[in-house]
Amino acid sequence: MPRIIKHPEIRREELLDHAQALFLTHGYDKASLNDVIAAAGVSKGAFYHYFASKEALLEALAERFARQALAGVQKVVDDADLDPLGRLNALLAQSRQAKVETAAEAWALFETMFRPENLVLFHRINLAASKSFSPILVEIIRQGVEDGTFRTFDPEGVADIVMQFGLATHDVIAKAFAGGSDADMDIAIEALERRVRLYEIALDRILGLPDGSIRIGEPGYVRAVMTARRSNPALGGPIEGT
Amino acid sequence: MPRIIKHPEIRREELLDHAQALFLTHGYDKASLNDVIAAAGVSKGAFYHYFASKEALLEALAERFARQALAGVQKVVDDADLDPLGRLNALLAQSRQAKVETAAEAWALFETMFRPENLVLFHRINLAASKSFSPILVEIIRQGVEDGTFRTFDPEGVADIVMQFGLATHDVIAKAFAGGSDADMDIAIEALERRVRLYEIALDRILGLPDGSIRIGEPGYVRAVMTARRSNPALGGPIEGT
DNA sequence: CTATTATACCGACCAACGGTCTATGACTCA
DNA sequence: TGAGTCATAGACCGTTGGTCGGTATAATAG
Repeated sequence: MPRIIKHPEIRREELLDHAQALFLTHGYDKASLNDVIAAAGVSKGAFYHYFASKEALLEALAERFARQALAGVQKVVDDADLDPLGRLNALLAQSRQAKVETAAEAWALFETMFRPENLVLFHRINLAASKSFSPILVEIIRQGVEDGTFRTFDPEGVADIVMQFGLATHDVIAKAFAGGSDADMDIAIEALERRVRLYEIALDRILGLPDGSIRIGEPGYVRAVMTARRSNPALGGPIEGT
Repeated sequence: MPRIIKHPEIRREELLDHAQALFLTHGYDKASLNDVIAAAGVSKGAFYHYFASKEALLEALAERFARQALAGVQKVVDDADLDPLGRLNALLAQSRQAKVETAAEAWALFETMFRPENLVLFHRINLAASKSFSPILVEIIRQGVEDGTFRTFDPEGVADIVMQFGLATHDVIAKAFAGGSDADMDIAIEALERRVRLYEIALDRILGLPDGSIRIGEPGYVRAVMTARRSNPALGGPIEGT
């Protein structure tokens, strides 16, 4: 095989890209290292020059995901005009759609991300994301408590619950896929929509806010994302690139 | 090797027992099938006579865990004298200590269960447990709503949140281990204790109850469990038997 | 009391896996 | 130009989860 030398950063990103596609489509366990290096067109030696192990590759991938997610909400965090409630709402709404622009793209991400074989990958991303998001949330809640918008004796605890809720949709979504049939899907969508309302109210309460203050997402958003699958059945394949 | 024939049910339980010990001590991934069959004193052929794959073994183990946990709360569920709130509280308190009698035992379980390499096992158990517990919780909440004790528009959603909270201590506990030092441990214990109070209040609110109605666990329980480690350092080994 | 079938078990074997190692082509800089 | 470092290649290794043909024991039938 001819020896192709690329700029280390590019090579590393390429490895991450192909690993991402393969991990998402086949799952971390089932996608072998040989698959990854074959897809990336690289030798074993080259791979182990960049990553210490398959595990390390997963870790790096999770970190990249988290970095991207964080970048996606940075302008909300930096917006000095927002009060704590506004910032929290913006963050919740933003994180719901993350880096996803259209409902169709959202579907593709959901489809791949929430399949059971992606448990490990998903968990790593969550871990990495929590590490970046938690301090931000805590800071927002602290400010809110200081200026009297929020009321709570455990800002970190509330921040944890906020994150938990932000990610808890996972289970409901996963169940929607597990069901399979359109009828099951419909039921899951309704349940998810109701769940979001419930989360909003729960957050209102534990933050000492009047009902209706927290807005995680506008009604109908879930359905829009979910039904995008039918309008574009080609989605759900590997997610290439950054 | 001499051929030893046992009653199928016994052999199967033995395999599950040794798998449980090994999975908990080394993690599902790191404990190899050869380890399991060596510990159980059985050949490859024998193993595959009982389980279709390593994955199936994990599944069966998770189911057994869930079955045992369910049996542990059965008398609370069947207690006709309890009103919905009392039953819910009893269930929350019970599930917190599960099959564990002493704080020392609780530590051993926590120590093994919540180590990061047991993510997969833990998740499977959760899945299986949720499947058995959810209907029970929903039924209790439904009854509470009917007789006016609780107020909510989404009993299933509330049930989900209750389960979530019941298991959410996982993350905080995991962080306690991740830290390692005694100081970190102390901080984690304080955080966990505060978190429990927060959960109680949150559940009060989303169930439309006055504050102080929900009692997940008495104050100090977390510390009692956590500090049991120092008083009995021998703990943390494999958990043998049923 | 055999003959036959079904069940529980054994262990050699296999492809594929993650990971290691040595070799070497390709740049860098003096 | 030559020494040294970096990026790559690919043969190789022990172990893994899993398969397979065979065998001893138990259950059943004639």
